[in-house]
Amino acid sequence: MSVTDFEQRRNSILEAVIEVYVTTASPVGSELISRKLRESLSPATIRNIMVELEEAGFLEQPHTSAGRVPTDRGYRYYINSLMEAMRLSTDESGRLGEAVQLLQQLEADAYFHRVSDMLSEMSGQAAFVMAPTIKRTTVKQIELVPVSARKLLCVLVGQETLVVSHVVETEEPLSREEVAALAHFLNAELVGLPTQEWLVSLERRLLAVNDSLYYLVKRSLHLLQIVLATEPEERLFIEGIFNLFTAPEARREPQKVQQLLYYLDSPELLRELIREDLAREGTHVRIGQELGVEGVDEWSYVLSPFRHHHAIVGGVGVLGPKRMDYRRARALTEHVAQLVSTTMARWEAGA
Amino acid sequence: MSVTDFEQRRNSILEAVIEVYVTTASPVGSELISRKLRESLSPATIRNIMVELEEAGFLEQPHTSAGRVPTDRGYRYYINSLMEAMRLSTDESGRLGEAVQLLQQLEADAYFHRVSDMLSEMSGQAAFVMAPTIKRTTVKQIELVPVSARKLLCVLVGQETLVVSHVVETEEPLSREEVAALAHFLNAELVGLPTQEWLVSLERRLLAVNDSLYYLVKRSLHLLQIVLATEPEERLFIEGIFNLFTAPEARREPQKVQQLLYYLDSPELLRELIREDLAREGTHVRIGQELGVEGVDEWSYVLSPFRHHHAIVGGVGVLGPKRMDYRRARALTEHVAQLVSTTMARWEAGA
DNA sequence: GGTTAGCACTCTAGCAACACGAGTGCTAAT
DNA sequence: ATTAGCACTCGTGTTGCTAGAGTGCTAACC
Repeated sequence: MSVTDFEQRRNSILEAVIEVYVTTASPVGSELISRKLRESLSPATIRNIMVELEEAGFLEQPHTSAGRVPTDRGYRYYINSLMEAMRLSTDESGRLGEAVQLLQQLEADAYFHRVSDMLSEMSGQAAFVMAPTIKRTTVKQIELVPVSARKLLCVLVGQETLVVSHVVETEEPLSREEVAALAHFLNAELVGLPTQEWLVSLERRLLAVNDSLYYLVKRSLHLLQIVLATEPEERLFIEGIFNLFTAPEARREPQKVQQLLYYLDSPELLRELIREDLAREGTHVRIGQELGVEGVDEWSYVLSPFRHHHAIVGGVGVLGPKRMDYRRARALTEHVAQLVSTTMARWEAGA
Repeated sequence: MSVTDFEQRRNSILEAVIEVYVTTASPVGSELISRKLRESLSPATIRNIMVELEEAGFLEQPHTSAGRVPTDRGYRYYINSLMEAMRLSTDESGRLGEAVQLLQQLEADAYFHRVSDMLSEMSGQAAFVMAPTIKRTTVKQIELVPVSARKLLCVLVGQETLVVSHVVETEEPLSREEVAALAHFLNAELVGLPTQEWLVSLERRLLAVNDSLYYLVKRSLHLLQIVLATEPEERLFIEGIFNLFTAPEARREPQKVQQLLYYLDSPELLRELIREDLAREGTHVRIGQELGVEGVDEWSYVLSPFRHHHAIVGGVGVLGPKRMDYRRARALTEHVAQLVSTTMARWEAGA
């Protein structure tokens, strides 16, 4: 028997262990695997291979007389090398498509919220959507509305039905004409430029400007600094937290859920991880400790990016117990991400 | 011994039982109460009175040889009749005041969110804020911005830094002049009128209008119907859910937490209760089954309304186990509600 | 008559002892 | 290389027991 045959056998047994464990949530014994592989190998042989897998760090035993459970490393190997893509049933993908079709009439925030809801429901896990804000897209129009002597409502109309408005107190009172001039300047100068570059561009401008424009640039800077400061880079919609309780491990160890919820209570850390993942192409999976928080090691997420103009602008994810159906989760997030990408394009075309 | 003396003694024992139970979370025996009342009555006497309290439905025994636990009815009587007002320490109320002072520079949504956060932290429970939207206040200004041939950005500038914007597709393309005329009409007609009455008022107008205005009114109706339809009556910010896990009863019976979270996952029911409570003056307490959901009977909330122009426009609340420190919770919600009321006034003055 | 000491009673929490069963690792036979 | 057989390990669930907390009742007390 060649080396690759060995490899292959080890792999298929690891795969079988994971797949059984995912559905049963209790340690998997050699006999179960033997039966699952249609008796092609006896339990004793399976046990020998399991020892190898344990030595390689892919499996572990909760205690001597228990079956085996995948380690984080086992899941990782399974996901990277063994797991095949799964197609959603035409029924499911049809329903998803129709649902998203309906949702895209909503405003951006409500849309992302509901998409998150939907993903949570379809996966039976918690779900999240990392949605772009005005800071990640370009602005189509800037409007200034005086609301009192020294207060301006600054409205940024973005792509994709995104609208951001903010009341800003100006440094000095501005006349109607001054406001109009300022609005004109902002539109001429900044529309089309990525929001990220606005401040840098204006600051550069400030150095090389003649007197007549100086105040315009100065005021623009002041205004936009305030507007952009309060606007986050992206919005995170987490839904279906309740589903985290339904897993058997949650019932066995409620503190684990508690720790996760504590973690989610201030979602900055999670945000940071997602941001990091979205910097690179493709679907990402974080397993157990890879979530990077002491004590939160029983959970995983699967995250797929969605795009606008081929650039990644956000992502959708499923968050559940480490012991989750990664195949299905990946199929779902990728499909939903695809649908969201389509929505982004349609929003732009429609607006 | 007079009847009222009896009454008084029963009351003070019920009060003692509740206060001890709130801190210890385990059934309270007669000896403990006797000691708490400084030995003025022996355990045996306390027991006799406890039997009366049990017959009256204020206390119950988990089992024969356990101490007593307050019933919902017991809590209700305690809250309505026995509980004295509590003042926050000057230290605490000072910190609260300063914190709110800082927060009121934020936009309305962020402000309410953070107030909810703060209340959760101070109470050690979950907290919520029911915040008014544009539908509950009056609008100071209406602005229309064309974003494409048939799309209008409709911006409603409300009191209290509330701004709502919505992109609406018009029934037919409108010229710049038509948009300007529409905006002028809307401002003249609706500013100052409670948002609630807008549609009714316009519909009445539509019947009795001459030809030149007909289309203006028609368009206004169409526009505002869409804008107001998507805007909820109020927003509910729930924070500090994590705290619901820290109570000992949560550890003993995790399903109880689960059921509550399931309930909160779709907060429509909770919203409805709060709405109902806010229709009447004063601080409201909902105890156990009074939350109105089968299976969710171990939790309570304390809710205090805040006002603008003397009208109740929202409320702040603390949500925790039935066995919570109602005195402190009430002191907190009332104080915070007061601070929020002040913020509302200041927002109006400042804008 | 209200109050209280004394006491028998009840029930739970916690612990030890035990049997059971699942699953293992090893050995020897194939 | 594979596998049947078997002794071994260890967690789970059951039973039986004890200690302790708190009760209700009765009879004595003020």
